[in-house]
Amino acid sequence: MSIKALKGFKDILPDEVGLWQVIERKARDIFHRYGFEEIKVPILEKTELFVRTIGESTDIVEKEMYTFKDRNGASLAMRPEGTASVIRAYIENGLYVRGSVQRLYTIGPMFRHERPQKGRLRQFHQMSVEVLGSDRAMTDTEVMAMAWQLLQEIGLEASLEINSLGCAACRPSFKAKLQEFIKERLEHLCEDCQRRSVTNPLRVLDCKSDHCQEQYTSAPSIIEHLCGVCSTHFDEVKGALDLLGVPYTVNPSMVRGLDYYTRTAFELITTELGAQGAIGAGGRYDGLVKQLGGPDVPGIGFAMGIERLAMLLSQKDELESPPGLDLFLVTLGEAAYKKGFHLMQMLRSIGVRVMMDHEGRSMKNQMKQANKQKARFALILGENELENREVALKDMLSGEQEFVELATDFQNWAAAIKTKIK
RNA sequence: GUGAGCGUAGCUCAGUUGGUUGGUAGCACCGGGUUGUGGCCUCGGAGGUCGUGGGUUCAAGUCCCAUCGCUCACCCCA
Repeated sequence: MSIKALKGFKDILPDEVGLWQVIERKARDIFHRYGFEEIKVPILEKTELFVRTIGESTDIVEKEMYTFKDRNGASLAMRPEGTASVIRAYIENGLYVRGSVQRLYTIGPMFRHERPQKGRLRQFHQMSVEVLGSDRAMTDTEVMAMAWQLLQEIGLEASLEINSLGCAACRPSFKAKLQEFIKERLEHLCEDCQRRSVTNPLRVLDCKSDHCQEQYTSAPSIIEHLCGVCSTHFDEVKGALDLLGVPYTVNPSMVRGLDYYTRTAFELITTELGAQGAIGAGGRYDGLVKQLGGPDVPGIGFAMGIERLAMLLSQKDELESPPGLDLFLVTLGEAAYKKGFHLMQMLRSIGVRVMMDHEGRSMKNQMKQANKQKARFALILGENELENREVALKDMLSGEQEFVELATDFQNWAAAIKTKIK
């Protein structure tokens, strides 16, 4: 039995890589327009980093992380998300001295040991975007607007849902009030909600059971329990979204699965991916940097799942196919083959995409290869051409063919051909 | 961790109430039709331990059990 990839680990084959490149190129383009800089951080970190940021009792840390001991006995973890590593790097390298506000993004694989399903893999890829050092409402809005614009520009439809989770001042009292509310009707709730009422009470509000939702119609709303500062902040965020014309809905029952979030939380949701509708999500995390031993700076960020974007984009059939070769070099006979091989190298060194056949196949077969590789032109070099000191240049779209004189200087020859085909 | 569905060629799938040696299958691949010209067409070729193991039967791709794998959903999340 041949060895297969691990469950939930996928090869991204040549045919789909083009789509990924489109997404990543567009993302980088937009992030740079908003003044973000790329940072590359390790995939492996000390387990403790994620325990301290994501939260000890979250599902991610408790049952989904790839955690193991290395040869020295240190507990390591494959990163389940990007924010923790970026903040660690920010603190460790003192990036705050580059300026009080840092705008950073990173793109790469993340790992979570979950049961795979549509839009959910064990190794998946995210673009993770962070602003460190600003607690201004406009920053929140700008970050959301950027995420929104990215989806717009790659042609995807999604809805933006926002909420405020409050801060250290107002969340605990709301949490207590909600827990009291749940306690009163605990026996009417589903098993999941009964469990959540202890582990993560805010979570019950987005239970999918209609029966539970009926119970929650009269539940206290986080938005009505925000402290003055948080409430003002949330109003400013909404006002700025209105100003920019970014459509959104306020969803008071939306919460986040990671413990570090405060105030603004948001999700970009599609209905076209089955159960895994969140293609991007994020929020503010004002205490996190300090908690990790850094300066007391606020932060906000989001992550987008590249597989989910790619899946949505591949459902639309308006994909432009990636460009093929500029030229396919067809040769006949040993002398032409050798000369062609040399010419091919010259062409490549001046930037022409060119291939030839090394398997000694027939001319017909070589032409087929040219076609399959989507070559714009075929350059035919056979015994006749060698004798007449010329090459045949065939336009693969029109089928027209012309002869180009074969110069003795290969470099000039290659340059002449390049001007003919570009 | 829980539940459901599905495993026949590289991919997509036929395969009848169990009945000879598994399909004129489509796409892809290789070769010919063109002694030096692609796409379209046409002819041919190659490609399978029917996921694996057991069982029932005169006979199993087909029925039963187990196991592995995949998929979707719950949970959770990007």
